[in-house]
Amino acid sequence: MNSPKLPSPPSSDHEPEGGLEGGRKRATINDIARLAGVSKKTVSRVINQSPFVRDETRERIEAVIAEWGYAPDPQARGLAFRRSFLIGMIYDNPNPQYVVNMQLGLLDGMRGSGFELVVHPCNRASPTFLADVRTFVERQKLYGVVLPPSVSEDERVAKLLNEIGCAYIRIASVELDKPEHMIVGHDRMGGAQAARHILDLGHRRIAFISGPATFRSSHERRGGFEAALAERGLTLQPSDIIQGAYTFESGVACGDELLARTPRPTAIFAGNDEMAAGVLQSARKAGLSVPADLTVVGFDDFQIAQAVWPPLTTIHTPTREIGRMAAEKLIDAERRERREERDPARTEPTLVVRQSSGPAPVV
Amino acid sequence: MNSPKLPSPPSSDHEPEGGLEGGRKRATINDIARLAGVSKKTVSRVINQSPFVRDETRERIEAVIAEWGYAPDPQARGLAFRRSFLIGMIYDNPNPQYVVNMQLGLLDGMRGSGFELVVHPCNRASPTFLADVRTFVERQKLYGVVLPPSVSEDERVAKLLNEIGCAYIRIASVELDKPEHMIVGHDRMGGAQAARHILDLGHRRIAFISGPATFRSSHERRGGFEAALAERGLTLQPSDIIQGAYTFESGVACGDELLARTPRPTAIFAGNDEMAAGVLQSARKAGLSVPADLTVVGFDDFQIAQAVWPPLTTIHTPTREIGRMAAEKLIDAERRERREERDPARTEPTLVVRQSSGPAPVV
DNA sequence: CTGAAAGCGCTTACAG
DNA sequence: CTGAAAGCGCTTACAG
Repeated sequence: MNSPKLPSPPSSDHEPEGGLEGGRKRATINDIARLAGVSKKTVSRVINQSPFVRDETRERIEAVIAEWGYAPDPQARGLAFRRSFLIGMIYDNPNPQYVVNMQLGLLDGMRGSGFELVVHPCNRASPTFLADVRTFVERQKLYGVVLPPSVSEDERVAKLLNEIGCAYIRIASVELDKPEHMIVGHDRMGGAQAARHILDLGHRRIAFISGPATFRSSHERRGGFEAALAERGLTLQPSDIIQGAYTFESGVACGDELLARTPRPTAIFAGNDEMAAGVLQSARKAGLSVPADLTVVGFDDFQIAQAVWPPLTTIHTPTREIGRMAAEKLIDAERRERREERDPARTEPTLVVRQSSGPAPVV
Repeated sequence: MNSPKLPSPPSSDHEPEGGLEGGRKRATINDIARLAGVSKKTVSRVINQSPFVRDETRERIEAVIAEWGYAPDPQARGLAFRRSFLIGMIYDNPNPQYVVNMQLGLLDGMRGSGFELVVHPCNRASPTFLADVRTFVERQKLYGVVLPPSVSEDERVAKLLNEIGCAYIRIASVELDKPEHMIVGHDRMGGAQAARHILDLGHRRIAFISGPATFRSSHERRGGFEAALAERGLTLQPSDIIQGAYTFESGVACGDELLARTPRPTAIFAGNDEMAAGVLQSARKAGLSVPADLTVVGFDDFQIAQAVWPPLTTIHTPTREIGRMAAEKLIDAERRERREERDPARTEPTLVVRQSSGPAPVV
């Protein structure tokens, strides 16, 4: 609401025009036009890949562009287009590994495109959350935004973006929107894979630690898990399901509660690796050996899965790959579709078996 | 070298001018000028906090600005200023937690300033590294850049930035440049703290696992450690120092090597938490109990320090705080100096004692 | 203290 | 297929 402080204009001391050595000014569209003997408008057409340029003319202009290493000024282009060449990543996610992997994936998909990535962490619970998003998108005239969970699951954000006409991609565990706005992670499949693995090991006393209700993935992972259990005739009691917060600490607390019960579960599926690591900690405190006394399975396959002892059996999610696909979808729908035809991209999770899971103890 | 593909112009289908509901166009400087009965130049003076505006005029204009929620278009302003309001973070750092904390800190320091953060991970070993940095900075006309380690330690980058006249802040463990370009982390102090803690526990057979030589922090942490040891009459032999790569896996490998020796070290100081976690893993494989048989001390105090067993005694570094200071220094030198006077910001590391360190075993 | 003119480097209409 | 004019929303010189 209150107007933000504005940046001061750049100070002009210490910086003689053009710097010390790299003083040769960069070419502009006017330079290229003059050099190629055409109007700037025709150069503009070449830049924007307009079909209405004679091949010969195009080639001449492209040669001059290449010779001078000309690249159009994104700021000027943006001003004229009324839209910047900036892509925003708006997120509220507690996991650094997820955030970094997602950023890397988006950058993978943007490489060589001339776009840049502007990061915008936020707090979905803040009373100014929506206003903040709106200000960010409108003021920067973002080309588009990518929304990972749980921001992706906020219908108010999607509605806002539609209203102000900003392109967006939602990354979520399930199809929440029109296909052109979605990259789907299919967390449900991952939950099912975890269930089958645990069942294959002979476990019957099984517990599930859910993520927070505010994340759709919590429900999907649980849903897939329960469904696959049901296929083999096993039903989880309400008491077999307890809720964590996707954090290590909540994993410890949930583990403490579960492992104090009689009878004790012989296998615990945690909604993510952080919580699974917490369960490992809890088992150690209880004097339990993993996997001899207890099987623990996580979800995500982030680094922590390999840093704990024993290394976690977990469900791998291709976060970076998903990011790449999101960026490509946002930037260039046509090219993406062609690519998908010949190289169908996978966003499905896969089971990774390590040492935290083993046969059910013989009673 | 080869010109990048250019973004396509925004497609005009599906998006009727002005969106669905938020269709009222945002006010421009012309609107404000007309409404306030002044020229746009005078509005511009108010925006840029020029002192050459009569108080009465200023107040009238500010009232109109507030009433209309006007905010100048950063793209247009940037085009006229020949400089954007974008701040770049250029980094090549393997630790997601560090990257995310640094980003959060930069954002803390930028909040309400009207600047935005553009992230630019890179590969310092790439043959096109310097050219990439140059292209990024020049094409986006960045207002300034922040360089965390190890990019901050690359003198070629600093030289380049000076040449093209781009403001920059280097974050490093030691003063590498003029004070106005530096935020210093004083890793040396942290190394000394680790040494004193280990000595206080009675250890004499001590080993050090260094980070990669390409990180200045590796040398500083080691230097502080050795100096504090020397103060108490202890000198590390060359064989007591081995080199890792700041990764979990390298920590395991170095731990394996160290723990196979006779006599075995009773305390290991690892250059960061990842490697310390690796040593823990290695100790477990060797059947050693921590801290009864072996003391392990890390550096950084990232989340992994608390997720492993036993939780790591480590040296806490205020990464996010350092990021905040870097952004503030870049954006507004004057305000920063005043703030530092009354609230001297600390960037020094501090010892955090947890359960991976204990008295030297009685022989 | 204030303003009219020109310009930043592009693109959008509009002609031809 | 190509171009001259006007404009995107600001700021920089330059006057007064």
